[in-house]
Amino acid sequence: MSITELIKEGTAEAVKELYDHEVNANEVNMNVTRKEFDGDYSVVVFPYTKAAKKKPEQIAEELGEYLVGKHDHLTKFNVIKGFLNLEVSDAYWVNYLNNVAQKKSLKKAPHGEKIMIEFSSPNTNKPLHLGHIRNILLGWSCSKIYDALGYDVTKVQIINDRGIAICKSMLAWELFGNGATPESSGIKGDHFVGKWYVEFEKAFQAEYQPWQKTEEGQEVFSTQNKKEEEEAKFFKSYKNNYFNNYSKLGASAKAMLLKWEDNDEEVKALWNKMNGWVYEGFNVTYKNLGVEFDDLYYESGTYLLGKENIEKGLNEKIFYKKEDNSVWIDLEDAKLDHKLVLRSDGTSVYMTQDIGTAIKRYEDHGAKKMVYVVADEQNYHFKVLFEIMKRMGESFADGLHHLSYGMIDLTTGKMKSREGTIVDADDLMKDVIQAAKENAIEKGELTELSEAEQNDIYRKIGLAALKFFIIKVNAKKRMVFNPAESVDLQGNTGPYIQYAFVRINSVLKKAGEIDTSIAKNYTSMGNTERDLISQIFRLEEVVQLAADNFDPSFIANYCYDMAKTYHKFNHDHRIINAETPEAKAFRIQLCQVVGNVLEYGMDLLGIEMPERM
RNA sequence: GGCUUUGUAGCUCAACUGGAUAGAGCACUUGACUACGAAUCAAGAGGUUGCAAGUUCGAAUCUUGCCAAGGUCACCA
Repeated sequence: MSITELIKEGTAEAVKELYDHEVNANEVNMNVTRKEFDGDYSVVVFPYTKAAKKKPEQIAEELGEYLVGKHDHLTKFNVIKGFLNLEVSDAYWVNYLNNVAQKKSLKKAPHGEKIMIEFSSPNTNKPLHLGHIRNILLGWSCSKIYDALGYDVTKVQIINDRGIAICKSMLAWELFGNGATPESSGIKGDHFVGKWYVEFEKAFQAEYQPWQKTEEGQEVFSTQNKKEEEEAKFFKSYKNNYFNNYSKLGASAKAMLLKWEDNDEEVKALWNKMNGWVYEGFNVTYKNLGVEFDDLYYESGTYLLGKENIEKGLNEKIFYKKEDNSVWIDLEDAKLDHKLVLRSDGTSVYMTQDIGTAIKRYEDHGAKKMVYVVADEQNYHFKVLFEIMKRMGESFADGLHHLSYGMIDLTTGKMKSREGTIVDADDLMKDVIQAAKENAIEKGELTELSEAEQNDIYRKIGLAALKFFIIKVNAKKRMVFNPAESVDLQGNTGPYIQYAFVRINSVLKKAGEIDTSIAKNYTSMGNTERDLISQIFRLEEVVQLAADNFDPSFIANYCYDMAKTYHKFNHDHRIINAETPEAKAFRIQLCQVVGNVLEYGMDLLGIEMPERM
């Protein structure tokens, strides 16, 4: 039994014994004692005042007597108001540390339960940006966390490879590209295709702006401007209408989409070629970010399955058809709305594809748990999707989860492609690594290493700064991205934690081979040393918490706290020249375990540790 | 407007899911390298937790009402 279980069960038992009152052990209100008080764990005794009919202080005294009297590992207690502060014996902690040190792995044994995690999920018409990075870090980290808990994890992305957007890129390339390729122009594939998407928008505006001044445009403005908006504002909101009903470019793009859906050979070939460029580009970005996937799904490959299943559901009266042939589902009794699932022309919408994809993925992998990492702007969409899957009677419907995260703002406001404020993923990574490099050169610690080794360290530091900056924030909250702070290497940052690890390495190396078996005999543990062990003890709980909440920020904050305590420990205590051989052995062992825990925790966040920096 | 999320130090974030005097980092002021790596440590200053009621031994956390910001209410994805 662990020490926390012992305290909880002991307290429950004591309350029963002393006051004849039943409490469930896991309902015992206990937490880590705050720094300013003596003790390791505190039991809150207020809840027992009714049963005991005594004052909180007296109850705490009585419970303290009982627990310390009965359990060897609880040595002392003190009472402040309604709080019973218990002190755990050095022997328990020393022994606990020793047990952890013997473990080969901090991971849990595999138990085979399957979970699938979808993240990244890009469109093929633009490169990845800062928003994707948050998405990818969350998805990747959750995958690592569930893997560490013994799950059989499958990482997937669904790629939005079809639709009008990619047709715009294709059309622009066809019209203005003169056969250029990423190779010929020296541009990374995804950026290359994104460039033609932007070119399309330019050409479209060049067509749209003059049209607004034509007779036709002015007539539209005067007859359809019901809200009496100003001209510029009206035409802004009229853009889609113009695209669909007047624009030559719009008509061409739509014609291309129709050809695509009709399996036109030429269009499909072009589509394959351009998407291929994009995937090459994405793969470079993923590799640089240090992530990979087990399986890929393409909307072009699942939307038909969605349609089929909707037809089936139509027969079962889960869906209904309107007079215009569009298909809907009525979710009003689930406090949702009526939702369209097939257009009147029979073509599919976003929801159609997601229905098909969910079914296909279950067929392929059989995971009853399925996590979608998607920004919170789609909360409603996923509520609806999950409700639909339930009504379709899918066996995996209850295991669906939307990991909804807040979008990233810049210090200057929102990211908007229209205003050119999108932070590109590749540029960003390059920048943080460069900043780390400049800093490291200034420090001059790495001069005798080869250039390749140096670059590898710069990469690890830069990416740690960036990744930690993003992942330390509670996933569901919106966050502000400050580029200057994201390359910070001091304070609450990734490199601060890396530095603790590097210091540990350095000490261990200098210490050489040490017999740590006498660590158990160490009897004069200081507060910082106790803090470190008690933090190591919390690891399991924190990982579980992060998994339950689908939120790696718990682990990020945990790693930071631990690194902080380590730095203090490293500053306050001599390790190699410790006062006694026992102290030395103990501290070396402590360093080993802290190092392992930090490396393990950071790995769960997708952050690598350098040996030195 | 309906539904929904978020308001904590100048800024970026915590607060172990209802517990003690609300904590870190950045920025600012000051001290510590001839020490196992100063990307560190120590100290100072900084708060009516948006506002107001309520629930209770106890509220940043739960309830309600305001205020402010975001998201969403497409035959877009």
